Amino acid sequence: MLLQKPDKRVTIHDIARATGLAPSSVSKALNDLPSVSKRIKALVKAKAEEMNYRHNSSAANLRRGSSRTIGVIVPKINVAFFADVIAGMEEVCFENDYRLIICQSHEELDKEIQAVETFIEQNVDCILISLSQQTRSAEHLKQALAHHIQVVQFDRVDHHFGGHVIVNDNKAAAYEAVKHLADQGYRRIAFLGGAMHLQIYRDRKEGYLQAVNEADLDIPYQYIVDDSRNAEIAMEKATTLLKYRNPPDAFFTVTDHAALGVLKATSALKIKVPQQVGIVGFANETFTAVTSPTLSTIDQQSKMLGRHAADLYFNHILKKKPAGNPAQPVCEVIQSRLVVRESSLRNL
Amino acid sequence: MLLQKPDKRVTIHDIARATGLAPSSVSKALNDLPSVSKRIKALVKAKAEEMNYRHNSSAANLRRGSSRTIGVIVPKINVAFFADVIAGMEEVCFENDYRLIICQSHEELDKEIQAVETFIEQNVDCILISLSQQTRSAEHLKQALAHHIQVVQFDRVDHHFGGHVIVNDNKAAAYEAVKHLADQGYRRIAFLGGAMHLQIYRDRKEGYLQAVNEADLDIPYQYIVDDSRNAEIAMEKATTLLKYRNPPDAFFTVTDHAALGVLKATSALKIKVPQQVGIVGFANETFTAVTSPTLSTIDQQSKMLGRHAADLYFNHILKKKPAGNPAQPVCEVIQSRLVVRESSLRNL
DNA sequence: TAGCAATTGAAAATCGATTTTTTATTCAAT
DNA sequence: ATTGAATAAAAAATCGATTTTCAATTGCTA
Repeated sequence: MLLQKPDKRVTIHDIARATGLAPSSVSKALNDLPSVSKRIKALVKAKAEEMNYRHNSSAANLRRGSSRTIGVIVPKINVAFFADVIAGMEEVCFENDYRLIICQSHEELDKEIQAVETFIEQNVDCILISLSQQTRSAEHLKQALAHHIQVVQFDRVDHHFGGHVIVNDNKAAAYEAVKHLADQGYRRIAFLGGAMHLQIYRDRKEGYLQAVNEADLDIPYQYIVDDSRNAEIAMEKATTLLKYRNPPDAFFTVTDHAALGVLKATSALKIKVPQQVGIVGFANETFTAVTSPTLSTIDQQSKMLGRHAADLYFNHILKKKPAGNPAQPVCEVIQSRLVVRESSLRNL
Repeated sequence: MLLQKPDKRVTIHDIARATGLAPSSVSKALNDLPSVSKRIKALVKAKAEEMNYRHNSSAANLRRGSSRTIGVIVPKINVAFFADVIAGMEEVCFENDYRLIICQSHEELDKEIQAVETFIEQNVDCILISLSQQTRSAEHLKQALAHHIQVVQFDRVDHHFGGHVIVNDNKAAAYEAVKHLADQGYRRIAFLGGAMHLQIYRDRKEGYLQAVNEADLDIPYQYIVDDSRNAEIAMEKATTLLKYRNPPDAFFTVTDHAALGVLKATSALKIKVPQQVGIVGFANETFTAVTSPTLSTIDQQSKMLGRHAADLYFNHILKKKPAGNPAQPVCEVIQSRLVVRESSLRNL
């Protein structure tokens, strides 16, 4: 008869018993620590394989006080930008033998706080976060810091919070987009913006303003419309503007969804794009390549941004840790680039 | 001077000390177990709040042997179908006070196996998985079972594996799509399929065949093309077919990306959709609503599918567990529905 | 009021890996 | 040959919550 319980998880104690070693030696062997001989290491590893041993993260985390896990919180995963950012983070985590776990805030502050709590309980080593639409301040991230969890904000960030931050060059990108429209001969360029409590939208607006200033364009105040991030609202606002006695001949929108809304508006009004009206969006969503006409937009180099965010943890924060000094806050800027497609190309 | 170390995580021992209780009582109070009085529960909870206590999952998981966590593995998160499925799973997990952690296989078998290993180490209670493109058999999931982790496959499944399974009514949906095309008067309906080692694509093909049979259509063998899931290949294959001396007048494709490829092909050849050629795709991706013309497709009720998958764990598997009998395998089918848009509407 | 059950709380064992401390061994050098 | 350092493995302590076992108190009944 078997002495073992029918099937309990195999532990290092079982391996120790099977090899006649001490559990501590088994642990060290499996972790390739120097204080155990090559012979033993080989022996232990073979036995572990044979017994179908699996490392128990909970036990190790508890003892170590670190989970070798990074948690990422994004508003939504089915947005091209965030999915790509996460892909970049995954790569870097994998290279460093860390796990990445993902939570969605679904643009709600409550869920975002919930996610932070979960990550504290799970004892992640670092939280990478892009704030939800509802979130006005990153105050709740203090809880994470209080529990010794590092925090890196990306894209939608609260600069006032004072921690590490990675963002696109939103102002410069918007400037370039609008300058491109001006270069194509569009003169009456309207702006469809986002919620003004989010820095990224304020920055994009600034870029727009700088460009229209430099090009010395006359912009009626009606052309500048905040809070029209989604397709429906944008369509409505664009329709109103296009029916105006002095209608715009181009739109720069802070999201691709808004650009799509403008496209629908023009289509409904039988206005030709790009001949009569030019459009440039922001984010390089998948669908921008398949509309008719295809939409010009800003590519945020999202995967690279994700890589840099994770890298910030491994190569800046983690390196400084042993020294004890808390790694002074970094603010990194990722360059984005204009993708010119049909919707803004009047001069062929 | 302070006696406490500057800042270590607050534990139930600290609360015990602060309240003069035993750690065990604190634990029971926090978990609302019956063997502790209301008075003590209130006292403990207040103190925990005051001391900014956070539950330590690692410690609890270790002791409990369960992590109250479900792991989901999908090929890609930035696919509308999977993102929606995950949203459904999240809801159900949240309702049951469980966590959901997400891994991507990026359509590679290696990464899929890696994800399973991670979940075993993390000791998740259940794995919900949709197989990668590369995966030919679910054999590697045996490892999870061997470690007492429940497995539910969804969408891309290996029926041969024998466990719990949730799928769409792929055959019926394809049948309906093709019947719809026939009803619209299209007679020469071509089929752009997927990899034949995946059941879902075999099923969709069967539905197509059944429909063309019943409508008594003559289909040259060239009309049936497997392995053209993505836009580029589909565009190429469609172009070839459309230049054929006896070209098809409609396409049913097993993915929306392929449908997009067909649309590009027709557009390049100046063929009018839906007047000259009808198109129906599969999956109801976001972009299908914004192409010109908009694409007809199959909606898979993905969020509901996700809810059901998670529900299968909580209401079927978990319920049976105490009894010891291992919950006989379930195969659940989620009905999908045809979404008729412009690309297949010839009769207005 | 004695006797017994039902509550309520404390004590101690436990989960499995890591890490620090000890002990035992090897080997070189004086 | 003996001290000493260097190496290798064992022993023991530890992480923090849960759970089982045990003890004490309360309350109720006869």
